[in-house]
Amino acid sequence: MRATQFYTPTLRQAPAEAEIASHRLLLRGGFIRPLAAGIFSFEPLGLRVLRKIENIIRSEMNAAGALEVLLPVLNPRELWERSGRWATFQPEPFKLQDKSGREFCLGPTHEEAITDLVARDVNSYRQLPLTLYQIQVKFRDEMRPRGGLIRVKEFLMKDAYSFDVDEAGLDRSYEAMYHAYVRIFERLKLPVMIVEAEAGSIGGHETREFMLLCEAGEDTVFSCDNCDYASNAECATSRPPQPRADTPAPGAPQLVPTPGAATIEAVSQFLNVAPSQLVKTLLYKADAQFVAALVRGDRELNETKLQRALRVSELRMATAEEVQQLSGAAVGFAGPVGLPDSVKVIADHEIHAMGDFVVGANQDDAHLVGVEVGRDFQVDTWADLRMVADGDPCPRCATGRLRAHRAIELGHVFKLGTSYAQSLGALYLDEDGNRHPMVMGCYGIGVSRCMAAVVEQYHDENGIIWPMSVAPFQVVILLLDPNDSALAELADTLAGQLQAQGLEVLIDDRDERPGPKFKDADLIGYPLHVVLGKKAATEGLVEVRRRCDAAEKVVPTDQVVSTVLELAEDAV
RNA sequence: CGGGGCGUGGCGCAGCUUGGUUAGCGCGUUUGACUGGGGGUCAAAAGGUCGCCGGUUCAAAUCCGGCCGCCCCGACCA
Repeated sequence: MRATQFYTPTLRQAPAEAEIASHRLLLRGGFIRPLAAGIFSFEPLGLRVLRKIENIIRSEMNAAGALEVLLPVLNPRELWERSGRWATFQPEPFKLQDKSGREFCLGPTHEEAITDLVARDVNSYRQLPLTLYQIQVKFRDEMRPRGGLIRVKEFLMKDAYSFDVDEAGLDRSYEAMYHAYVRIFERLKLPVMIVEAEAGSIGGHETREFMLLCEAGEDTVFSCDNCDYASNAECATSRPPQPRADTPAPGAPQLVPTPGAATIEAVSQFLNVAPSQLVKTLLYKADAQFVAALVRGDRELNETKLQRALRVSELRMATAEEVQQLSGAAVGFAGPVGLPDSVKVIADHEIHAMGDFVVGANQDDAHLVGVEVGRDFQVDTWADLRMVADGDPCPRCATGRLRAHRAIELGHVFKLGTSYAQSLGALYLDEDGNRHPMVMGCYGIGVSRCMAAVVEQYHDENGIIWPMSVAPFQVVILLLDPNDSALAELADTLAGQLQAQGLEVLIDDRDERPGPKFKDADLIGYPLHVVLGKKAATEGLVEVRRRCDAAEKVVPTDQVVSTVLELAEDAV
């Protein structure tokens, strides 16, 4: 391919809107262009990369025995009503009507469509297991798109769904997908961390996320510095401290005035005690009941954990009026001592290790000091309720500490169970003629997001450094003087020889001076650069350079191909 | 949706505080010439309803109000 017949609209300066590296460099390099907030076009270069990523994913899916399908973007409302997600899916899907008023949504995910497809044609255990996948655009009305391709309203996703007769079958399908994912990210050269994750609302279990540690990411993960424990912050746990061995001395808490001090920080300052000596009391409405959730003052409550611990389906914070009613005080002064019996008290394990602490007094502008669990109030349930913090002890090994990292979520594997199969009628008959719902798993990879992730992982101040496996072209031939017809001919010859070796080659034959050609080659990030300049014309010497580490060799023309192959060996 | 920032030729910006000629600069683009190893030089040229609507004023890029768009920070997810 010749640059004069291709299209590489690079930008000398990055558009002001781009902040993170991948966004900036993908724009500058002419890979993507914005159409609106969170909506991007892919230029020829960008599409080539996207297709490379797709094909890696496709080949590993196929190798794992999955079959490719293509489901409609347009999903009828009735289908989503059957799964119960028409009204509840978050963020709310894009919804539209045809001219006769039938309602549709633009598929934000395809459990409904795939389950319906399978339900129509699969009836027997003999047809299972079955894993289907597609690589297709998804639409999500994100509250806020951000970071170029990191979070967008329209994106390319690989989504796979497995159907099995039982849990054991699901385990096998899940394993196959899991290992395919490991290979996919190896081939994409993305060193992912596989972390435990929250299963989500639809009765799933056993879920792992494939995360790239990266400051531009939106997630926080915790990993142990000693063992292999790793978890998304949303469900990370830490080893609870030993409960206190001694029993508190007899006595009673003291009421102290704390006018206007309605936050942990304010109380801590006012009483001159550390936030870790306070206990935060948070009132929630859990289904029909009110609960008081207790965490140490310097900790953050994890609502998902609270919901799980309580085994309720609906959980929300109590309103200011409800707080007033239950505690007899304004928000900020609730405490576990003297709450109505109807309010269940659930406390984080850490409270067990505390003594002589401070809580709200359940009256305006006052707190209790010198409070003791067991003596002054009772806890109904002990549970892990708090967000893990950097430096917490590992829940799995004896000595490790948990470390927080920012990360981009690239893939998610997930055992779904039978909920969709049941609601959408994906049933099969077993050997004995009994009808059962299929047991499902689902497996997603953000394809366009992976493209951004690769750039985040592989770039320098000059531009992108594409791994060989996803580069738009693996080799660029820089024809420094396009008017030198002998060199132009040499470029064609070399390109042909390199292509015969299975490499994709772009000849930069634009009528530009050398400067812009070098700059663009670095910016666009071709892994290997072949430079045809004065030395080639006069001495027959060609420079071959590797983008990732600037390794460089000057060789006679007949050794160019072997040198390129040699340098390619150790390219990213 | 809450908070913050921005909106001026394709890109990056200045001008706005203190209203007043023909709205500037760098880059890019076009044409010609030279040049040809890290964004080159010279010459000529094209390209702008200053985001939109309204208001104040003799006069608005500039002041006021509303709206729209884009980016960043928070609640969701691949």
